[in-house]
Amino acid sequence: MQNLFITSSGKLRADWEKAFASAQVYAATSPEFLKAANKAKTVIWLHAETPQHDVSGSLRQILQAVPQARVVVLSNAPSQQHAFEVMSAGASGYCHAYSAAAVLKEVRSVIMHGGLWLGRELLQQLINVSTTLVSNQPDQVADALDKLTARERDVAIEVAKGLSNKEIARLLNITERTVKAHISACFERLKVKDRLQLALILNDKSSRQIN
Amino acid sequence: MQNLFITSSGKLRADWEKAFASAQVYAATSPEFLKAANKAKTVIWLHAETPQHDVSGSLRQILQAVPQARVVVLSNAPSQQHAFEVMSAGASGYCHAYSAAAVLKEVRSVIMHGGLWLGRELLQQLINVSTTLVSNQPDQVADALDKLTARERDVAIEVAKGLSNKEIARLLNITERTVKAHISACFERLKVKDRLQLALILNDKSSRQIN
DNA sequence: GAAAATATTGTCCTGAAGGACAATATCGAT
DNA sequence: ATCGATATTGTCCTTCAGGACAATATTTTC
Repeated sequence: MQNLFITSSGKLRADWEKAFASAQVYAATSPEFLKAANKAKTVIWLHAETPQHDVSGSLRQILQAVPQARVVVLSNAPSQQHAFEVMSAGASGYCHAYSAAAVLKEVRSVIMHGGLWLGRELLQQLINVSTTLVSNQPDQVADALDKLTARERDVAIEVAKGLSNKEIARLLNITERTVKAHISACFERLKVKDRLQLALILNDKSSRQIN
Repeated sequence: MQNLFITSSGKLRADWEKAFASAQVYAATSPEFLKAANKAKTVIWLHAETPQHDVSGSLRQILQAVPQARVVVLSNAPSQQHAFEVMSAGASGYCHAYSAAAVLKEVRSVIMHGGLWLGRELLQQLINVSTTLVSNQPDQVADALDKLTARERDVAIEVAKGLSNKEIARLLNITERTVKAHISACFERLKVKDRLQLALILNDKSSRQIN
């Protein structure tokens, strides 16, 4: 097992050489680096020094040249978005660049066993957004729709798309008056006071805040 | 450090006793169990035997009695939804009930260091859904908001929450007429024709379809 | 400093939304 | 066969939303 590091930071180089006996530190993805990386059980630690630094690009380049390598991205300023970006680009892990050696060893252990690594905070955030988005939320929408009759549902769905009563009437081949009747029924059943709120609950909304 | 297991499965009991020297296996969350759990550095392995089994309930019960404990849920049939559910309920980890002892030890190591554990597949799925939902989508919303002036943004955000002009006026301490002016400006800038469509684009909509 | 963009408010008008009364037809359950 | 839920449509009325004209003050940009 070998650990290859990519950074231009002197401090990190020192930390890593202390933490990993087998550490080899490179300044960039040079041909020599790729040659060294082309072995089994290689973990590549890629330091994202600045937000401008195109880590995903380097990552893809590395994975193309050395597909079997596991790459962990180390960020000076970890963020959820950045984490998703690099994990989508094929990283096996994402953590803070100044993580303790013990943490890095744990990361290495996990990914050498085929796992993926995200820190606790990121994972927690991920779970928070996903629970509402994937599990709870569609249920809420489904629950709302279940409270409606078939026809009310037809109308409500068009309301949720932003159509006017007239447009819905045309679409469903009924009178505008009938559309109004169904919509009013939806208001009562779902305890909302206007079509905008109806549209919002049928489009989810509740969980994610705008600001 | 101690490991407490909860299951009624004889096979798992045997596996665990072999994997962890310190393993204590209980059949359910009895008072004796809670007493045993009330120590520092306790990892509780909670077996979700059947889908009907209310793991989240047991989990909450345990965490209420022993808040400092770390609980890992072991599922016979892991699913993304179930994982989210138990992690939201406060679990520190979620993995397959028949995971190899080496995996369980890794899980234990990770969570004893303050981490959370999800298996590779689940994490990968999580990242897949979240990349689109969290990274791409808010960009569209951010793009829309960036097209507006500061004040228009203030107003638009309230529109997106479903407030009426009158309510927004009160909230922002301006006239209803001024609210209308800003909203009309938003319509032009974002090329929408009414407040409902404005609300929809600011609440995402595009990705998730209703039907 | 002049010009452009932004923030605020005004009145008048039109059209859409939604509530308040309705009535009638259909269909499934008791 | 009757009752309740659903689907459809009608008129009248009030309120709200949004456009068409505005004007004025402040702030930003060139």
